[in-house]
Amino acid sequence: MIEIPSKYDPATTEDKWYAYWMQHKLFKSVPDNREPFTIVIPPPNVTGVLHMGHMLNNTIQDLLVRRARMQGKNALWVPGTDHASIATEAKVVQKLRAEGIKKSDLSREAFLEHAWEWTNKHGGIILEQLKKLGASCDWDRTRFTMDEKYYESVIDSFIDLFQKGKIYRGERMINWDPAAQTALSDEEVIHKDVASKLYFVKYKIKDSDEFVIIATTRPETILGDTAICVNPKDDRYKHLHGKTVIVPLVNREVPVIADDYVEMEFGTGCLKVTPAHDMNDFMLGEKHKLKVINMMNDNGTISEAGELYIGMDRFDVRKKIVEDLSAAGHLSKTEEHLNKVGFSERSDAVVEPRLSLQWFVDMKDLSKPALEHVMNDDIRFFPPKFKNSYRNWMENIKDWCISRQLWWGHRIPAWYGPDGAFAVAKTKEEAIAIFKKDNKGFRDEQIVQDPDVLDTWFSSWLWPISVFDGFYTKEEVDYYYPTNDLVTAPEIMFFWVARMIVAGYEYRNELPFRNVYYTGIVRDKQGRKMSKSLGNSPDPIELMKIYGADGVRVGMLLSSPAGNDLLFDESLCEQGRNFANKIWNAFRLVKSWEEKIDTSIAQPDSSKIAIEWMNSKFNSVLTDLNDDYDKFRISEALMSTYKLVWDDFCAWYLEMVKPPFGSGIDKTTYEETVKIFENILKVLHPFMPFISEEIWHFVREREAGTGSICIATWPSVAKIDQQILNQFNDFSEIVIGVRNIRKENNIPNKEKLLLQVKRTTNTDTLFDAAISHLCNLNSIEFVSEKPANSFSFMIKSDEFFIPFTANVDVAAEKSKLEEELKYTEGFLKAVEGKLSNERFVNNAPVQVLDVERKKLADAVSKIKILEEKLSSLN
RNA sequence: GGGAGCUUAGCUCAGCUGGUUCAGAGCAUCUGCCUUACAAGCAGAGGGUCACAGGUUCGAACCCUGUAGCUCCCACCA
Repeated sequence: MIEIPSKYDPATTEDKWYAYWMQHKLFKSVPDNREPFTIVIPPPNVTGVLHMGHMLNNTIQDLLVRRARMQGKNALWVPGTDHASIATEAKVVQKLRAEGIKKSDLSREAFLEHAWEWTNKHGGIILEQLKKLGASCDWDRTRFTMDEKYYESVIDSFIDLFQKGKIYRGERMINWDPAAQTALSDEEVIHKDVASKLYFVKYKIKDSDEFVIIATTRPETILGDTAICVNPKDDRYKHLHGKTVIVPLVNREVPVIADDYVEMEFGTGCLKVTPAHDMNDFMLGEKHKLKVINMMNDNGTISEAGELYIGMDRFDVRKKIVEDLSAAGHLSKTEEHLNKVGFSERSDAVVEPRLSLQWFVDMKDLSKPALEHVMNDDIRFFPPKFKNSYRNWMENIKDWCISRQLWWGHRIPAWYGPDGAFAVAKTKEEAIAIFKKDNKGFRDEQIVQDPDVLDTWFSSWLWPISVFDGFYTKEEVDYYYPTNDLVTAPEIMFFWVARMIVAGYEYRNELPFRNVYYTGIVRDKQGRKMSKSLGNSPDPIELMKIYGADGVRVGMLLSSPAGNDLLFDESLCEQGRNFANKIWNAFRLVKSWEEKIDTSIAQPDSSKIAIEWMNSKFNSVLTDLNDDYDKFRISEALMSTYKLVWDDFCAWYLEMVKPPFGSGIDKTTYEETVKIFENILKVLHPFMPFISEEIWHFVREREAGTGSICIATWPSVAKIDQQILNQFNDFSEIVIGVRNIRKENNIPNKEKLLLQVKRTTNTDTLFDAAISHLCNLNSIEFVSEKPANSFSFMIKSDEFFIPFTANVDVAAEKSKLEEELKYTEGFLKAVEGKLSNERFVNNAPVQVLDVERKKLADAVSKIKILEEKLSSLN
């Protein structure tokens, strides 16, 4: 026999099998006549590295696609990466800064060269890491959102939507990130509670000695005030309507307007209006035709229009202006105040609401089918509770600001003439042609392309279509689209999921995926989000080195129901590793029998029944397993599999068929055991691809490539013999009963025992052989009367006895029986009470009544037996 | 401010149609074992006012109402 170590070593197997899978192109998919099963990866940032969230997310995708592959579907998992416009650009800017290069010193072309260099250097690292966890992607199809074809599809969709009137250019209030110096969409703004101050500022009323006091959290915006506003119903200020006030420090004269937008209860009930720097003030400004003073530069410093503090940073000005207001006697008081401040998701800079000329997608009509098909479950969400927030968002959807003042990304295909006119077209030539039609004969050098790029999500919303070149070729996209499952985080439901659904209906008139599985957030043991700055995020690659990829996969999936956060603890991986080792040792045992096959040995009855039972058990678990998969109950599917292997197969089955020390094994039992083991390996494979493949090749010779477990057939549910399953339950209780007697009385396992049985039920006698085998019995004797002086226990109404051995504590035995008697009497009383309740008897269904009556009868007979036993002990 | 969800063993969570299998699982803990696959193991054991208070029902962890605590999402009170 070849020497097999007692500890499973993942390091020696994982790379070997991954290379094997790649070599035999087992993850490759081309359209054929099979049913397709498609998953597109949520593309990680091109320069990202694998973190625990990826580990969880991609393990689930791999699990789903591996099972589908085994089910004979044409399974395809498309990998790829996202250019992540703002995030990547920020990294490149940072890297250049470290080298002493400022972005503003570079030409667009030179900067993009650096960006591509960075992308090529770091891009794809994460894809290599995914291979370590066993991801069964079709790597030949790896896509990048800035691939040539993909780029083109993004541009074409922009042009298409523009031509349909769904994209427009307009001056709107947008969220401005002064650090990255770009516009942001509403979704890219994170609102956080910030302890700040509420400043009460005195504004002098013109031609009067009176002052009006206004509360503000942002005193620096005084520089942009063009009105003050009160509620028309507010008696305190009625006399001010139509008056003029003087803005402190800048001494600008501005009107007092009245609008019921103003809350009378907040602050002083008087609001200063800065239309250029606040969403609501902008709204008020439009309504009341106010002047707009844009007092801030792109980088958050004060502009010329601000008149004072020009060039100073907005936060420095806030401090300074408070001092100056105070010195000038304009500050009445200061209060502590908790308010919500918007931060940029990427740069964490405080976002400035700002009036700006940007490109928008009109979402009103586009969102309609996307809402409808989620609400009616054409697209199913797991867990379904997310439908609520989805609906909430969709019903209140706002137009989507898609232009970004960045260089890294898909450049907006709009061209401007010298007079400000623009044309949307793929190329400059086409733009010139469009201008010409409008009787604008611009020359080539007069026309410039829009310098801005598109929001990253404006490209990734096409992902399920564009990875198949769906904008240009029909064949592939028609076959693979719609995809089946999308596995992603709820955090990007609005950024990405919702918009993919929108794009799906807009461009394919069909859903992009049938099921969306939302994973939770991976947190540490204390429930904190894992982050680089906290240093509480383990490196998945390191974990896999310690526990094996299979171990970490199992660890991640053990406790992660859909939509629930995962409180990660390394002990979960340890459990995964231990499980792998358990499987490994089961394999070692079975393997050791290969050389012990003895054709002269007849198959023992205990093995016969073990095989019958194990097959039924397997099929019963398989039924549950399939159901769990269908409902995306991943951790439950894993737990069923775990118990199938550990409890049913290892603890019971293998013990039942294990030949006595030194004996051989009959051929049938060996062969059946291998078959069962193979089935178990198959259901293990999606969870633990490496160890299952390793053992798969050890238990039987396989053809190279086609013999891989990756493409072995997922077992179909066969016969489940419910009677055997029930009988097994009794059987296992008998075995446990005997073990308990041994243990409690210190009877060594080696000592053979006599088991006497007083039986009223019919049990397959094959199980008796198994009892003998497992309990190390001399024999089983059937008795009609209870023998004296014996240990005993009961299973249902059957009684089991083992004659007293030398040193027996009769008193202890007696008190045990008394305790059981007491319990049973109490139980009887409860059941009697139930059955004597007329209303229960009249209302409860027959089945429930029958059960209660049976309980009653069983309890009565059990009490009788216990009483008899007690008296016999005297 | 609006919406959603959660509260079951020390921890993480199941409990799907109110009733058989309803109080469960895994881990952890405790006890005993280096038994001829596995100490990364084996054999056992303990552990609960199902957040709280009412209600509906013959019957509630489950349905209803209220209370408390926690979480998430959305939203422009300066």
